[in-house]
Amino acid sequence: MVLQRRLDYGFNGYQVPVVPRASRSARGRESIRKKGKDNQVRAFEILAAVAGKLLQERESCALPNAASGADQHTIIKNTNWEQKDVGQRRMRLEPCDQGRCDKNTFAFAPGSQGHHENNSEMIRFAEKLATVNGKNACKSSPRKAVGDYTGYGESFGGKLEGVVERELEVEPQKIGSMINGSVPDTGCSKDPMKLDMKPSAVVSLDTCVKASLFNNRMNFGSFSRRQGNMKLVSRDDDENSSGCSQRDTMIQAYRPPLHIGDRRIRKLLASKYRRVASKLRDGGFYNTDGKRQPVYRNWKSCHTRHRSQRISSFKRRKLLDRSPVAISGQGFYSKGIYNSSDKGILGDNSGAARGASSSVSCQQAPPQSGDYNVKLSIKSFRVPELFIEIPATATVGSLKTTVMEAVTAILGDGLHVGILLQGKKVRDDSKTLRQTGISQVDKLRTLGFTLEPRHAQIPPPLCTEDPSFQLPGGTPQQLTRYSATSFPEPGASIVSLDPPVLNLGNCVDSDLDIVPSHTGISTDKTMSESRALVAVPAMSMEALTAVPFQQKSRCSEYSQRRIRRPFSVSEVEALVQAVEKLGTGRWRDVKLRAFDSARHRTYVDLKDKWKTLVHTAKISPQQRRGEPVPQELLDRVLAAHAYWSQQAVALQVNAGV
DNA sequence: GTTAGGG
DNA sequence: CCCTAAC
Repeated sequence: MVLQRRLDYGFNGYQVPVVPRASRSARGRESIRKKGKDNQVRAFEILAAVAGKLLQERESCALPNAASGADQHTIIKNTNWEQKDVGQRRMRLEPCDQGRCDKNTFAFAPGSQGHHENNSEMIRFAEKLATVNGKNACKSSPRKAVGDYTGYGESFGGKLEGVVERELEVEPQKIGSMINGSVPDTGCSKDPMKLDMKPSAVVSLDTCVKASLFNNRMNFGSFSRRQGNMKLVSRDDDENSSGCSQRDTMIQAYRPPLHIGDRRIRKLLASKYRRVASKLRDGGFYNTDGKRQPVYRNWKSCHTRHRSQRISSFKRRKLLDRSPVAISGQGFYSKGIYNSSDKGILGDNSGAARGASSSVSCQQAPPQSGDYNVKLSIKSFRVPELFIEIPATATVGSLKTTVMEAVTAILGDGLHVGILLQGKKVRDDSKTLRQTGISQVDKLRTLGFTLEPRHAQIPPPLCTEDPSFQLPGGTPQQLTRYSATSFPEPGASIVSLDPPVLNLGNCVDSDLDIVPSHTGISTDKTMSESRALVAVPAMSMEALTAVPFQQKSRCSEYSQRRIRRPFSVSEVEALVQAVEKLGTGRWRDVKLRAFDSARHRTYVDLKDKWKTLVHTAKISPQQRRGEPVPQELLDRVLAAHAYWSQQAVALQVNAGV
């Protein structure tokens, strides 16, 4: 298996359109990129963000009656960082703001107090969070946060702390590995059962960031970890406007040159925006109701042709804000809920995983107990799928780094937790679980959590695309991509999973690009089995290049250039054939005729390709690059070009006469 | 929404 | 492949 690293175009900037066309060449392209942070630093941020968020939630949901809970023992089993709470000491709980508590989504009574022997560790941890995560991770003073959560050792804060602390202590370089699951499972996963009642947040490995809630009352608990399941998937999801597949939430990450690292990723992410903007402009998005949004009209009417880059960005953001799709891109959707008796996470979770970024299992005390506690376990938070392309000669270490880069790119901006119930986003943090229905068993099954960027909270949209691709020969074939239909209906394996919820998971992958997978990149069993794989004739290796995932929600300044997808010989042939018949200048017809099913090929693409083909045909073979096009085809190109050019001239002459 | 063409 | 102008 030799995977070529895709080298995308060199520039990702915007054109500054203020210069008159005549002097277009003078216009510069301004790269939009943020100063890149070191990957390691970002890894910390990610961890801190997750942990901080949980802490924050935890903090804000502390209840006064928490202290009344049964005495709980907090045991944090961790190879590197272990704390055992023998229950000898009990932290004094800080008075809780009842009002605030009631408002908090997570305001379930933690019940008992837990504590950690090593309080200083906790403080340190909290401080780290505050520092590393900066602004939001831990708004309250570190000490306070620690106090709160230590007070409720039972709730997720405790474990979370432990895990995160440990991870933060790890060498930065290791974080990547940890995230991709390569690090020895020394953490909480080692002894999941003991994690019960210990809050934990773990960014784990394989393509998922998992934070699980394990609890007896409402704890963020053990972190389930799946090993060795990193998905290296290729798929095409260029067009998402059509249909919607209920498949796994995944993000494909373009794999940037290692040395470029973070910066590269940011650039890629940046292009995403452009792409989304483009889509908005070109056709609009569908909202969650499947209705097309008249975005373009607004866009056009509001903005004239003179757009500066700044303005463009602003508009894009604005448009994106309206688009569920765009927003969703930012986040990591979690959804997938299923009533689990908690067995094999992987197996049982298959359903949830398919479109959910988080799977939740729930339990509930007997209804009769009016004051029961809600128990739920978030099995995992899925990070959108990553698509990685890396040379077979690359080292394992570089693979880890690559994955890390992808993950950090996704998680880079901090997260916050969103809650979905029956497909709807629960926005009112002030409501109690009971009021929102979260405490009801049946609804619990439709409860989902999402990890999303702090700034975006719009529900993800659904989207997918037609998996089939019409090859030049006219024979419909399926490119290696995930077929929407290849994924079992969510409902099939997920109990009580409401459609709306499912939609969440789709957002991310809806924007993915098609990528021939005949290289067997995918290691994900489920995925590979479910997807239709078709060998694409003459498909160049380049086509396999990593596909930047369309992260629906990305940091504002970023947008993504479309993936470069070299035309295969068969495509060229189809193009030539169509042009021979239809002539140049009728690209829409050419598209309809020969590439109707190739969603990633727009008529503009075809036009461009023809342009390059003509150029290619005119230059010497030595000067040509990329996959060689048969001379015969090039000859036809020249012939057709000459013919139609002549026709055009003739037409003009006739018209003139 | 298409087409043409520079980048 | 992007972007814009011009239709």
